[in-house]
Order: sequence, then structure tokens, then C-alpha cells
Amino acid sequence: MSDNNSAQNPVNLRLPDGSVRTFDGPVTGTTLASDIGPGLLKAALAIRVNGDVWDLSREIIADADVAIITKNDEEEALDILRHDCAHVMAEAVQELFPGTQVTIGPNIEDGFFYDFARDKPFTEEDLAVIEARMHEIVKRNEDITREEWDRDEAIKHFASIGEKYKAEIIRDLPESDTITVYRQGEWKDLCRGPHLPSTGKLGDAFKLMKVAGAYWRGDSKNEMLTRIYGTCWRDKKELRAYLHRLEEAAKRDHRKLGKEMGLFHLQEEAQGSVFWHPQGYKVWLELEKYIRGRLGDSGYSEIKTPQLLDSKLWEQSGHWSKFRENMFVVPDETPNTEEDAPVISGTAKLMALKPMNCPAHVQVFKQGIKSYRDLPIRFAEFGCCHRNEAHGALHGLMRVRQMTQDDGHIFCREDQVTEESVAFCELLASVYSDLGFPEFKVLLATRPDVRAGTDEIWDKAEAALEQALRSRGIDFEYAPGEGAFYGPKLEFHLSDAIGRTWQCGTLQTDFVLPERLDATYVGEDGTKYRPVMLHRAILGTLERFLGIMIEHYAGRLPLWLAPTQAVVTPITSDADDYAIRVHAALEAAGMRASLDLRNEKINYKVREHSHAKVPAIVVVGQREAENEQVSIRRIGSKDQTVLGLSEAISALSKEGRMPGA
RNA sequence: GCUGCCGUGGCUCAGGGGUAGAGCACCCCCUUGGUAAGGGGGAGGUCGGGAGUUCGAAUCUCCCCGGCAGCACCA
Repeated sequence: MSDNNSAQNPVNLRLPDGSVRTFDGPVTGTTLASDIGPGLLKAALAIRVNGDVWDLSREIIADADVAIITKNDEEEALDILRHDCAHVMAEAVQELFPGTQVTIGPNIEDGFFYDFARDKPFTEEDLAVIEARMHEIVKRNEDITREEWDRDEAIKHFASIGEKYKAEIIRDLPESDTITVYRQGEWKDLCRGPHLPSTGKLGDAFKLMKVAGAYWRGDSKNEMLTRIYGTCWRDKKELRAYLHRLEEAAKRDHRKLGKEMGLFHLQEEAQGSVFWHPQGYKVWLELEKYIRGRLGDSGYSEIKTPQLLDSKLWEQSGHWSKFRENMFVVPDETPNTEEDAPVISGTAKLMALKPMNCPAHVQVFKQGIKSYRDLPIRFAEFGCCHRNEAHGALHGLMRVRQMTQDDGHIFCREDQVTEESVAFCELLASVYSDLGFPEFKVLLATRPDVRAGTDEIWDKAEAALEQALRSRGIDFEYAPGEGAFYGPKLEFHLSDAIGRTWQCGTLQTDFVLPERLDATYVGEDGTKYRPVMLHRAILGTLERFLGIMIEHYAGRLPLWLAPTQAVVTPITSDADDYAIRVHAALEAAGMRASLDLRNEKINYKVREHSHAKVPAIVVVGQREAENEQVSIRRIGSKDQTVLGLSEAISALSKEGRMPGA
């Protein structure tokens, strides 16, 4: 191709429709757009050049495949708009609050943020002021231009204006990188780009959302910066839709629903541990019963292991040195009962609440002598674990300090790993589908830099997991280096009703713990071998999974899980006797039914039970009583169905049956 | 743990230097009403905890605790 420096060479640009436009020399996206038409020029945001997104003002000096990017190109448009929005925000901040240093301001899902260094953090009130100034900057329609700078000049420039973070960023950029600075009116920022041609193109579909602290370079050892989050869309309608989505998500918040539905509560005397109420615990028990049944059918034996274990065991397992800071330690002594004396001597032998069940499961495995014929041995436990999570990490049911895992460990021979993994994947997919999560994503987390075991073992382990996925036709992605130090793992991320994903299931291979805790079995040749240990969970923890379920179903749990499946209530007290009969019949059919005989209007009672998210409101009046019928109103519906009593009961109890039961 | 905001009856929230308010829920009475709030009356809190400023603090200051949003963490 032609010499880049030869400005006289013609430049041929091929458009997405295949047509080619030829220019005498270097040409900008703006020129191309205006050449095609004034409408496109007006709509143009950026240009795609051989697959890369460029500024419209950047000269294209050689033949290329190009496409003008407009708001119709959703993904690219949002990227550019959000990134520009971050810059406009930074300009507004520096105009309003001189002396504030800028650091980084990337796009994120649904918006952007920018981290600033400032003595005094921003407050929510500042946001309105900054946002108003942003709108002004958009109105000013400042030109945005790209400049390539010499690296040292750039460092010197940013250092001289007191932007030490920017200078540090440039210093750390690879030597091969071109340093680009974008000028936006009077304001300049180091940036890779691309950007809009001018601030006017940003429009007004943005909003600053919240302020927060964030560590410089994401490291808690560094100073904390003040971060402003914003959202930005292609038009007002999209912005409104997004804000509406946030409101809808907030309505599903399991902490709010948990309170409204009387499922559980948390209080400061037991931070991070849940008080389950009668209604909530009914859901818990149903879910536990379901999982117990599935595990039993899949060849697991349920066990129960101690809560408190000697620190010696944790030393052996390796947790004592690595994870002690997250463990609750308990001295094994009689507390001092004298007043004014320390309760604890400080010299006692230490025990710890288990943060996980694996070492205890190995102890059970080690009882007696195991033959290769015994393998695989599959232990399951609804293991109650404690982890001393940082206070700031606690969040409703989603992140707790006392959790119950649907834990399980499979002890098997190396040649059984694939087979066991396949079986686990099948079980997990079936459980997720039963629970209303047919879609999930799988990640294969491979060997980290710091790891135990030889490369040969890792090769085998990774291959075994991969083979299991492939043989079931399960799509997956790699998460390189994300494996545990003791072995590779599969992570199962399910998608909920509003598109969020949650990592719940996991399958981890482990060659280290059987070694450390000296688990063995006798092989065919009569000598001892190490079993492979597979750690696995489907729900992860019951607490968190119930939180996810509550949000997924917005509190309207499927009939089989709902704490109260049906409430029977009469229109007037004339039908009380019949209502009592209906209620008794539902309970006799094994349903969790309640009876509401209060002297309240039917409107009132329907409203209240709807708020309580009872799946079926069974209303009976004179008419129903005379005809041996019931009127059923299902949650979410404004209509009701009148059915014969026995017909209604068999339909409800059939629907209310646990999956697979 | 870090930064910011918040902490008022069971719940949701208003108030804001002179010794607490509303709605819902609760209790009582009236109402017997056909599918999302019928009416009246009553009881209930000393304002997260502690210290300070003040004649006087729920209201101002400081410390602690907790909650929320992020960050960091998540074996």
C-alpha cells in the first residue's frame, strides 16, 4: 500500500453497503459524513475504521473499511456518550471546584464514573450543581479535539498543573503507547478516546446518581478518592426507562420484601446472622427438603459435623495460616467469673467455628479403611458455617456471617472425576430449572500463578472438568488464573428475572486437602492412594439463595415454596362455617392454608393478602357455600375462578407439589 | 476495614434548642360488605448509645454502635 506520508495519494473508503468513496488525500470522518449527506453529518458520533472506533476529526490516511457511527449503533454510541459524559462531568467539576484532581473515568454498565482527588469529598448536594454545569457545557457545544503528545511533555504538563495522578498514569503507560490528550474547550484530559466531535452531541439524557469513596488504583492501601457515578443514555426515554428499572429492582429488594412478608429479620446483636421467622423458615424447610431429596436420589449420604473444631485441625488443613482473619476463634476454657478480671485468660487452647465443612468431611472419610471399591463416596451436609466478614461487606441475606451451605464432597479416584463432574452438572442444571432458573452461565477457572500440585496434575484436572462440560454440551467460558490454589473449578452463574447474574453453584477439584489431612484408600494393588476430593454446592448458601429467590420472584414464590399457599376467607360471617370446612379440607390435602374470619370487608382482606403475596386467595360467600364451590383469586391476577371444592383442592395441591415429588 | 449519607412509636416517614407528630399496623365499638383500604374511639415513643455545650437538647459538638450506597474483601 501507499506511503503514509504521501498526502497526495488517493484514499479509498469502503462503506458498509460495499460502495467505495475516493478522496484525493487524507480525509476525516466529518468530511466523509458530510460528503454522504447533511443528515448523516448531523447524526454522526464517531467513525469505525477497520474495526476500531475513531474520532470524526481524526484523519484517515490510507484505504480502509469504514462506517459512520450514529445513535442507531447502540453499543458503540452508548460507549462514546458515556465516556464523553464522564469527561464533561470532569470539566464541570474542575470548573466548579478548582484544585480538584482528576484520575480515571471509565464506562461501566449503564453509565460511567469518575474518580477525583479532593480534600473534601463531594456531597449529594454537589451533584445537582455539577449536573447543571454539565448541561451548560453541553450547551456551549465545545469542540473536542485529539492531540498526540510527547510522553515527557505530557508528564511535565500534568505534573505542572498539579495533576499528579494523571502524570503517574502516563508514567506507567507502556512505552509503545501513543499519548493522546483531548482538548474540550479550554479543558484538557489524558485519554485514549475516542470522543464526540463536540460536547453538544452529548444531549441531555444523563444523570448523576451517587457519590462514593474508592481507593486509588483499587488498592485499599492507597488513599481514598471521591467517586461520582452517573448514568447516560441515547435519549430521555431510555434514561427514564433505566430509572424506572432501578425503581422496579428496588421493589424486589429481599430486605424490604422479607420485612413486609414477615420472613426474617436481622438485628445488631447478631450482625450478619439471620433470625428466621415462622413464615420464612417454612420456605427454608421446603427448599432444604427439596435439595435433600435430590441429593439422596443422586447417591449422596447426608452427614452432620461439628461446629467447633480444634485449631490443630485448621492448622493441618492450612486454613489457620491463610484464612484465620476470617474465622471466629473460641478459647476452650471456663470463662473467669470474677468481676473486674478479664473473662478470658489468653492462654487457653483455641478452637474455631468452622468457616467451611471440608476438613470435617475428610475426618468422616478417614474413619475406617476405604477400598477403591467404596469410591466414589459422596457426603452432603447442610453445613452451618461462620465467617468473620468485614462489616462493610454484610448485605441482607446475600452476604452473611453465619451461613448454611448445601455442601457436599465427593471422594473419588482420578479416573472418576469426569464422570462425577458430569453427574454434578446434570443435577445442578435440573435443580436450577426446577427452581425457576433455566438459564445459567459456566466459567472454568484455571490454574492460578500461586498453586499447589504439579503441572501434570493440573493438566489432568482441568481436562477432566472441561471434558465433563463438553460431554454435556454445556457452553462455558474460561476464567484464566481464577482457580483455587488447590485445584481448578467450575463456577455456575444463574440469571434472574431482571437479568442480573449470581454465582451460586461451584464444583472444585482438590488434590491438596486429601494430602494435608492424609486421606487414603486402598487400591486394587493393595497399596494406598490419595483420593481426589471434589467440593461442590448447588445453591451455595441457603440464606443467599433464598434472597435471590425472593428477588427473582419479587416475593411471589411458586406455590410449592410459598409459606402460606392459600388463605380462606368468607365474604360475610354467614359463610364462616363453610370457610372453616374449606380450610380444613385444604390442610387435609397437605396444603399450608390459613383462615381469615375477621369481620372486614372482602376488599380489605383481598388487599392485605395480596400484599402478603399469598398465591391463592380462596373467597367463599353464600353462593359458594350453597354450591360446594370456592372462588379463587391468584396473586397477580384481578380475576377469580369459581371451581367445585374438591376440584379446586386437587388442582391446588397438585400445583403445590414439590418438583419431582 | 475505608469514604459519604442516615438512625424519631411495630412499619413508612414529618419535625427540629423550650420537655414529641402523621399515615398504616395494634386494641375497643359500630358496620355483614362479592374481590386492593367503611366509620368512630383508644393505647403506644423521650427521638441508636455515651459525653459535652446550654437556664434548657430529640434538635448543636465530639466519641461509639448500627443501617444504607460504593470501595476493599468474598477460601
